[in-house]
Amino acid sequence: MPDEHTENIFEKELLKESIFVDRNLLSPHFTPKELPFREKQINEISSILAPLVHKKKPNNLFAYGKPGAGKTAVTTKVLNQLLEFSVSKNLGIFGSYVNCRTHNKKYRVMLKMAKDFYPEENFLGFSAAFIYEKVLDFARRGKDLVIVLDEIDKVKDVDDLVYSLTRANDEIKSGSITIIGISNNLMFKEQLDPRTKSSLCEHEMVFPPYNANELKEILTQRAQKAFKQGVVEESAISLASAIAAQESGDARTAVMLLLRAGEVAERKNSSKVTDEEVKKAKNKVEEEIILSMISTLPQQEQLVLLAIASLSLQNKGIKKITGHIEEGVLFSGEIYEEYTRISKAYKEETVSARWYREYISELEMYGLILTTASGKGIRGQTRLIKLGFDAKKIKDAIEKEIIA
DNA sequence: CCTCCACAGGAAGCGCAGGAGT
DNA sequence: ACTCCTGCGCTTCCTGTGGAGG
Repeated sequence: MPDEHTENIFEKELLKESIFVDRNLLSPHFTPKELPFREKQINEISSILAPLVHKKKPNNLFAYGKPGAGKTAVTTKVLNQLLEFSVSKNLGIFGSYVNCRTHNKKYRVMLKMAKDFYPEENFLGFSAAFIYEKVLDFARRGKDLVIVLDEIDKVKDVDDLVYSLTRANDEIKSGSITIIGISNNLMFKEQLDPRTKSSLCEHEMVFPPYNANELKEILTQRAQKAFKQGVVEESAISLASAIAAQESGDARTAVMLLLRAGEVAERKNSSKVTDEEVKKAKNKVEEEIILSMISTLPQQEQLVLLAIASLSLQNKGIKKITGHIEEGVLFSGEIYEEYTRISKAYKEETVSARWYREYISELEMYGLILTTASGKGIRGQTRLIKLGFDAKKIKDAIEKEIIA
């Protein structure tokens, strides 16, 4: 027997050859230098911001498009180039990138801006008005500020925020503040106050989703750098881009698919990423999405979903409808009963049947369940409800979520 | 045919948290 | 600090609907 106890069990891990060169290139947070098929958008944003070079105030910009269409990547790239240029020519242009998912109130946005413009100072606990003045002061010294508000639809008091920022331009003489708003939500613009809308949307831009060919090109470029040579089969890339294009044209999930496929291959010590790994990865990614959807659901809706899942697992879904047998179909009423039973078991409150129906509609909108109106074979009028995904996975996920 | 069933989904209103106004 | 107001989540009540069953 070799002297096993002198060899650390992690030694093997080091020796194991990875199929990755740099997996960080596939991380969702990584922004590539090259942004293929977005030249038009890059040019458009830079020409909007161009007046700054001549000390003129540019139009505000509102950019929208589905997730993973390159909105953030393009804007930050242009902004960074602008800031670099400003430093080299001493133009006094400053930028602040604010992700409104985390900075979801006017105060927080202002705080983030203040921190960016005064990196040395700490503003924690100062009043909103003070911070606002501080930011304005910065601009008063003849500085031109560009504020990128990513996921701007997440800000609770957008109207107020945009109004304050645009009005600042009237108060200050030499400097300026330009807003770039980014949103996934196509309807967002319509819920704005008309004045906010007109000032924010001085210029509008749409980011179209990528098609399968474009995604293929993007994935090929990334795979070349992230994986070792010859690891990823071309057909695997084609498949991944086809899947992503069909679902949303989202570059981020396409890249995620590739990363997961690589991880699948690595785990089973395969040196190749083929169609098979991509298919497995697709399942994994789907699971992750389900899981994250479930975790954001209100607790009562989780309980309703749990009721549906556990009834499905008990094979209560097998129904005889006008002779033939239907599988996995549940009646609205029996689910409500099961839901109240489960809720009591967990010592939770239960909502009324009416509100439960609202939950059902919501779960359907999320695609977690499928419903059809009852027809012949069933007395009365009810909804036939089916689970959209694997019952056991959903049940496990929710039970974990509720205990936590 | 009428009645009952088993729901769907609209309307009104209630209690509460949190923001605006003073 | 205080009221006032408003939006939200929800309940209660109600009317509507389409097939089953007598």
